[in-house]
Amino acid sequence: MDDAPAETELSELESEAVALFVRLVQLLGLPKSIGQIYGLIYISPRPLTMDDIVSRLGISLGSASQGLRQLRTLKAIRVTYIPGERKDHYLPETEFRKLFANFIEDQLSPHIEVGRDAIDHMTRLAESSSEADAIHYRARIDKLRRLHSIAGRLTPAIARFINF
Amino acid sequence: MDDAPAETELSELESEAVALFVRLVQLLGLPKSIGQIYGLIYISPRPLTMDDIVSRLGISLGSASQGLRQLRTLKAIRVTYIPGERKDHYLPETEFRKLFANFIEDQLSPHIEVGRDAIDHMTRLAESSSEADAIHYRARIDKLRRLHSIAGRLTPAIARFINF
DNA sequence: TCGTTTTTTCAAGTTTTTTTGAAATAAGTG
DNA sequence: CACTTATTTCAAAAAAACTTGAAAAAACGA
Repeated sequence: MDDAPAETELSELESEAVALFVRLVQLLGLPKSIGQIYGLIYISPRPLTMDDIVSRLGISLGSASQGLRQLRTLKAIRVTYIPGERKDHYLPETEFRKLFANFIEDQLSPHIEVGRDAIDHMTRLAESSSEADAIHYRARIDKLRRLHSIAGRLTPAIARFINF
Repeated sequence: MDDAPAETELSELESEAVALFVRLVQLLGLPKSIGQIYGLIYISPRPLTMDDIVSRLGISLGSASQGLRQLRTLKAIRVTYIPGERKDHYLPETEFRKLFANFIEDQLSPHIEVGRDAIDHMTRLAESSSEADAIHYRARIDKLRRLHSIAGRLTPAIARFINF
């Protein structure tokens, strides 16, 4: 019945919101489309469907579907069911504290884990080397261990800091 | 006089150091070669030349030159002049506190700056909109402003935290 | 200054990441 | 259940990021 493609231009406010989140997610190493989608949902006064996102941002269905999934995984958005509507409607999580906690947990913590194993392995390698350089290696590896320890304590500290 | 290409394999310890820093710089959104180069210089008992880096890591001169430049810009390495040697020799900056302070200053602070302008612009746009949604927009933009303020205070706080 | 060695630059090539679009699947409705 | 609509999947295309190598420039030493 309605077959107009609803290609409404973004308002200036929406454009700014989208651009802001695009920059933010690129800083975090996530794809641009994630920032576009979240930005639009974030600023919107009401829940948006995947269709809204596709038509307003001019991105493909595939991008939208994958982007929405990743945002759900990060718990940056959630679905709300509107009675009598078939499509899923998406709402933003607006508590950035939670968003960053999830991001740290999902994207950072695993790497810190791997780092510990690497440093332990390096320690063993340096111990079994009885060369003249062994002292040097131990000192450098110790510095790494201290850095690692700080990283491990930093992420929870940041989460606390954000808790305004 | 010596024309052997000095293609010494990396020791296991060197490989681990390189791999560790590759992961770290990828987390920070920097190219892999930056991590390789810094990792090798970091673990080395003595200063290395660009040539050492090219031959030991098996990367191109171009990559090495560009990577070394970026590392100098970040103040992650510095040149040491060795009497009677023509080539530049590179030493690592091993104080991670300084490294992160430089990184934040160079790569993060500019973005935070831009964010403030964007939020101010959004505020003006929302104020001039006299629609029913204006209240909603103001609330969302205020949350952004709080996030931005936290980001601005967080980076110096991290620098202090690392100061062990 | 001249010849040699070292470093930088940058266009082209390669690799990696992201996006697309069409087909398949799933989900909601009558 | 059959039909329609919505969503997901994934191979291929496009875009972005990184690396290469050869030529140019700079630096050094005699």
